[in-house]
Amino acid sequence: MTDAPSAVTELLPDTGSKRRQIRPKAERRQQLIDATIRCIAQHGLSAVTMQMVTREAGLSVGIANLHFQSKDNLLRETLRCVAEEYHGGQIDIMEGNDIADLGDRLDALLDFQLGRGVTQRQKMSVWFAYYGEAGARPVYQKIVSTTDRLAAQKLEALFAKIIEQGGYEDVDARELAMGYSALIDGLHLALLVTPRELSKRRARSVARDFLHRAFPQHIRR
Amino acid sequence: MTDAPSAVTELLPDTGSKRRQIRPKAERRQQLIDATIRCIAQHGLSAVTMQMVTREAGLSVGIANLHFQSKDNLLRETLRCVAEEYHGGQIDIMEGNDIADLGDRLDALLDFQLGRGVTQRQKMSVWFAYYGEAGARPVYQKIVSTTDRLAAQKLEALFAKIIEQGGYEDVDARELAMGYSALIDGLHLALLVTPRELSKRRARSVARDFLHRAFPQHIRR
DNA sequence: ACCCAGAATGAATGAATGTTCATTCTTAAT
DNA sequence: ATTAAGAATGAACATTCATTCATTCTGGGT
Repeated sequence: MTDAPSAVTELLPDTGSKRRQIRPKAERRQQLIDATIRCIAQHGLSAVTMQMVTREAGLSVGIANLHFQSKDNLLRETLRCVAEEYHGGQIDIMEGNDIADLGDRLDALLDFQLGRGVTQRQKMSVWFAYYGEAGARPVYQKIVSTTDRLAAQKLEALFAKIIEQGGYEDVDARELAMGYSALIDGLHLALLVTPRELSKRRARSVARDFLHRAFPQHIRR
Repeated sequence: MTDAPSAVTELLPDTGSKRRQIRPKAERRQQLIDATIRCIAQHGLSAVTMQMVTREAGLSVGIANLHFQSKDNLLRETLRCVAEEYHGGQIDIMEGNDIADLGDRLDALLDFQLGRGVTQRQKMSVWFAYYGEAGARPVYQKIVSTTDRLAAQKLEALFAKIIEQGGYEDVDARELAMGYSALIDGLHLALLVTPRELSKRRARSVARDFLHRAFPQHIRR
């Protein structure tokens, strides 16, 4: 088909391009992780096979074990990737000082947590697929809880500052942070399982309501 | 019924009792479902095998297909069982009129949702194992959302009554009910994945706080 | 133009799993 | 005591899957 050994051969995954491509290790790893995410979202974690993933990535079966040693390892790294993306995004917003006003920063956080990037079915599917197995797999628990703890601390700190600034009484930063985190997780779950009952718009409204009750001066209805 | 010469043979699952027992169909089904729940909690949904389940139940491999036709069907029925237990328990509390005071009834609901029965690791593991697959399996979505919707309606109705009784302003029953449900789900998730960070006691406290903010006259701190 | 380190391939392998069914055993009715 | 209905068993089967590795191919260095 393509006569020259030129660059553009992989725009579409499997359009009969039989030419073998050699790419740096990091790129192949990411390519496989992305394919894994799509497969989990589409077929469920328990139905994912190596053949499925490598076909989705447009590569041969052997390559997954070349870069990840085992299926277990590929799944672990995929979880780590998604977890870091989610928690990293939150932390960037919370500790980044580019937003001075605390209320605005909280708003930005909410937009991220319930915005386009995170609430894609793909991402949420992966997220909860792993939660589902976490009870039986300490490795998953560890990956999630490690990143989770840091984000929780940042959130608590942000809440504490807001409480101080607003002079709010009878509000415990830690407990409120736990509640808010749980609320966001629960909303993600509802968006995934019963999307008919809960639109993204309404999910945002529910979360804002929670924050408004706690910090009426910072978050307006 | 219990007059047989060999009475006690199944107190312990597999203590060398080789005597074959014939039991009614319903009992065997429940026995297999219970074993499935334990297996999912211990090994994760994706690692559950028929051999594992039947061994856990102290029965032979063939029997699962005799009563459930297929593994798929057994897993479906197991989900249905757990879902009905959870939602049924909630609905009993919400529509039962044995608790007159609305605040007390809400309290009872919270106790059930975060109490011993529901927050067993076993039950929560099963719950989220299925959520994890729900994105890819419409059957699971349907089972959960069917029972879920009814409970959501009852909760909304209860909230509406409380709002009316307390004369609370600026509170939307439906939105609040969604928020509360999501909060409870999120707390279950946290109890499952990061039990070190969140005790059951504190989880209850977080949920009470949410209700207290919304209905200060009905739920005291 | 040539070479070769190592990236990529995919047929082959062996282990694991869901399902079947011929056979064995239990029980209730006769 | 006898029998028949059907509950229970588990070895056998066919399939699927993760992993391996001998082989092929690529692209940068010379």
